[in-house]
Amino acid sequence: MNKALTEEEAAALPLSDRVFEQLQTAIVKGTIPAGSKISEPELAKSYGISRGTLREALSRLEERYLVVRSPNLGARVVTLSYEELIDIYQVREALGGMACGLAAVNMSDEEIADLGRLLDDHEKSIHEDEGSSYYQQEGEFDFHYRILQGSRNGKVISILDGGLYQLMRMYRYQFSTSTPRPLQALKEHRRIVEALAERDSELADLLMRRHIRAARKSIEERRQQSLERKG
Amino acid sequence: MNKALTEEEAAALPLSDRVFEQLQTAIVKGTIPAGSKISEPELAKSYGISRGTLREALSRLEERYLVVRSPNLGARVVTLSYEELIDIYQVREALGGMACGLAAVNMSDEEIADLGRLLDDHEKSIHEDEGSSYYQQEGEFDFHYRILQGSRNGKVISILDGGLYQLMRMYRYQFSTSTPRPLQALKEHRRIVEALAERDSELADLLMRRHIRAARKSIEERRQQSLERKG
DNA sequence: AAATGAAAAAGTGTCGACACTTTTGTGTTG
DNA sequence: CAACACAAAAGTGTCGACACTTTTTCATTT
Repeated sequence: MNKALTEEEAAALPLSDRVFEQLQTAIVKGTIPAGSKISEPELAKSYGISRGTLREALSRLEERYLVVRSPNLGARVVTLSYEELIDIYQVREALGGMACGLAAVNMSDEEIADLGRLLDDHEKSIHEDEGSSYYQQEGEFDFHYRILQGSRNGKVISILDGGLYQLMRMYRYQFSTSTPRPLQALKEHRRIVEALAERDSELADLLMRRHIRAARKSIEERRQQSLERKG
Repeated sequence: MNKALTEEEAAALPLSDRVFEQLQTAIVKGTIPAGSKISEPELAKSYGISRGTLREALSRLEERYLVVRSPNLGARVVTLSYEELIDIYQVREALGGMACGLAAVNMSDEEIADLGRLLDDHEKSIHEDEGSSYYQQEGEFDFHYRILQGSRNGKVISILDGGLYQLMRMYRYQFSTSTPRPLQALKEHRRIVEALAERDSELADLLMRRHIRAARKSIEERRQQSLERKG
């Protein structure tokens, strides 16, 4: 979740930056569907800007892995295949573990206590939903986002928060996936926070990696089941 | 090292793509020095293109972490601080280990044997240099590049090859760093290749992470020494 | 000499037009 | 009816001009 800008800050941004954010959101939420061809004249008209400005935004989206451009053929919103999603989970596992290990060293006591309180809130909302799902989108990212910031490593923050999280959100919107094992996931989160509080960097790393791998396995199993249902 | 294009392929690319590559190279090699202000009119003139085209390239370079842009103030080439370099090495350690673990599964026998031959070549070149340095720039990346490709994970390839490697090369050009422990590094490489050949994913992951961490420690030590020399 | 304010110059962001490429539609032929 | 060729339409890449913002220069005041 990128840092939310105030309305003032947003208004001071160049048009191309604003359109970049709007496009990113529209792509992630599927308003501009995955795989669709982007028509510059049409899109520029609907945003009320010139094509040159739009192209700047598209250039940046290309580097964020959200669009693919081919010379003379224009831009297309990426389709995130299952294989690519697995690739991303593998990256996320490696970086998430590392970030968590660093957070065990770098997060303040107050930040870690706050994280525990966040999990209390999450537990409440699970019970209100009668245990059928864990988080709202932002909720889940909130836990991971907090730890990511706690790593104090600007580069891993840029990579995850600047690109990969958007791709994963896009997949979520596309396939309406939510966490299927809420109480187990919450328990794993709590153990991660314990490791952070104990400043056990290696254990925090391991637990986070295991947690993300479990999410990946769950996706793999669900895909296997749906293949069998079709075969 | 990005895949080299043939001259035909390069000529078929849009101007903005070509300028993007040229700019990236100029920034990495320090032709456009780190920290310097980019003058769009001047640069566009020297490349013989319009400012609009240049801005598209700059938009992409912004997302590659090579320039920083501020509204109404223009773009500036990043300065890579020591702290940021350490951040990058931490990311590289996590991703490099993971890529190597995947390569142990996914690389063909032929690819792995080829990698061993590559190390033979590297050993020869060390002896020709009388043990004073390990590789040419591309040489070092060649080993890591090979393993990265062998991971078959498109996302980690994009992240490392598309961005972080350029930043690290930039730092190398800036500070003329080369590997200070060539024979030890070569030995570590050989052990990594052994783990690949044995298809031992976990060991390959561990050895690669250790190898990259050793490089980071070496940098940290050298910085410590130079601080003491100054203090 | 230093500080201040205004004007000029330079730079940034955006626009719409033009040249080139690709796609679509139409007419002709087999 | 299908295949092919050509023209028209639409889209892509790039350009230079204009509006706005920042920096530099110059003149005036303290």
